[in-house]
Amino acid sequence: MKSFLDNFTGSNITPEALRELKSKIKTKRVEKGEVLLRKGEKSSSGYFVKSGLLRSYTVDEKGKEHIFMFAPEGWVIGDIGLQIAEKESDLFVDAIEQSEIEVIRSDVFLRTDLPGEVAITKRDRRIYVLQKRIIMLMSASLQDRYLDFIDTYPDIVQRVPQKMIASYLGVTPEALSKIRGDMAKK
Amino acid sequence: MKSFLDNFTGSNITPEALRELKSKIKTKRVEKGEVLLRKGEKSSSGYFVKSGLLRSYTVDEKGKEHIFMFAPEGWVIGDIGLQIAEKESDLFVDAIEQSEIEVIRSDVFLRTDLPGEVAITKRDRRIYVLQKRIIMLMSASLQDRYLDFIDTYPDIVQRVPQKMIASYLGVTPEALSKIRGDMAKK
DNA sequence: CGCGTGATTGAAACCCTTCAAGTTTAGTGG
DNA sequence: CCACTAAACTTGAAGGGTTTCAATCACGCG
Repeated sequence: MKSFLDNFTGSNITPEALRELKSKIKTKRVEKGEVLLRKGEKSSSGYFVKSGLLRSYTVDEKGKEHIFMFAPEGWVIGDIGLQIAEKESDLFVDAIEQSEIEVIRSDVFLRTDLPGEVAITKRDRRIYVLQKRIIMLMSASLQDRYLDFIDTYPDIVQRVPQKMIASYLGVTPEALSKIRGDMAKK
Repeated sequence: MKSFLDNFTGSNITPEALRELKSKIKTKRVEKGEVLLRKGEKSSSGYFVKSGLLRSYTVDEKGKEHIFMFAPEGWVIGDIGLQIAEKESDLFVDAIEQSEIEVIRSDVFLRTDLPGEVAITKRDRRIYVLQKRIIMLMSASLQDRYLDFIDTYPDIVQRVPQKMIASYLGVTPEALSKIRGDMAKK
């Protein structure tokens, strides 16, 4: 059965480094419905799926679930935000089927001993941004998405026409204009 | 003024490697409205923004633009699909403001000489998946998103309840059921 | 000053949600 | 292996948010 460490076979990793990584990975069996990670938690681990099927998802303020991703055999799942920013998790992770997984500590994902570390960190940041964007698109109202955009990219708001912000938020310029009108009244 | 290569200062990159990277990067000045990359093209370069503002976006079948991201000073923009899969670009890239950029060949992003190459490639693939998901969420109909899901993850379709697929697609179980009903009739 | 682009506003249409009821499927215990 | 129950799926009606289309307004630039 596959392991997360199979990713490194064929690469020029040293046997010692591989052994050290191995010591940081623990195999675990999880039952259907078992929750591995909860929103708000800080345990910064990822999960490699050896067999079975996991999912990650958010729960919005109305209690509705929005699935961010499925992870069948061979996939890695978790909340990237935990690894790059030590934030609290935005996501839940649980098992859709009985599964066998490897619990992978964040220092295995992010090895600061590698020359490619900068490139890796940059990509993790981008993944985090994209993850947040998808969650927002699926679970937040237009107004909340707009407020978040203003908060996240205040400089860009000043520099692009409003219709481009609408295009980024996934709505028509008219819809954004109306929301802004509503907001101004209060 | 900043350069893409600033990312490497402080890392343990060799001076020779740095010099080689430098030779592969070209600085360019682009005017407002100038298009750097078109949907369907294959030139696999990325763009580092030294000054100004770029954007990437799709155009759907109705001619409507959907902005995938903005890239102000210090950001990198492009279509990740070009680098990981040699696909045709899904995105356009153009300049919102007059900008100064660095054109970065894909072999600078993806340096196969690094021990971290595997980790980098895995992340690039994930970025590509997330990019595609965002584009789908913003520009495709529910029916098209569903068909794409079936096509991309045929194994998962068999293993999860339909309401979870709905949750992944960003709609209610009822909406997906109705679309399926419509599709079955034809 | 006039023109073009962007922003706003309104009305009608559309897609999806919400809520509710009914049907099918799957799992469990007798 | 059947009976029962819970969960999943379907279907319908009403409501809401967004789109579409059209008209008007505001503003910067030639």
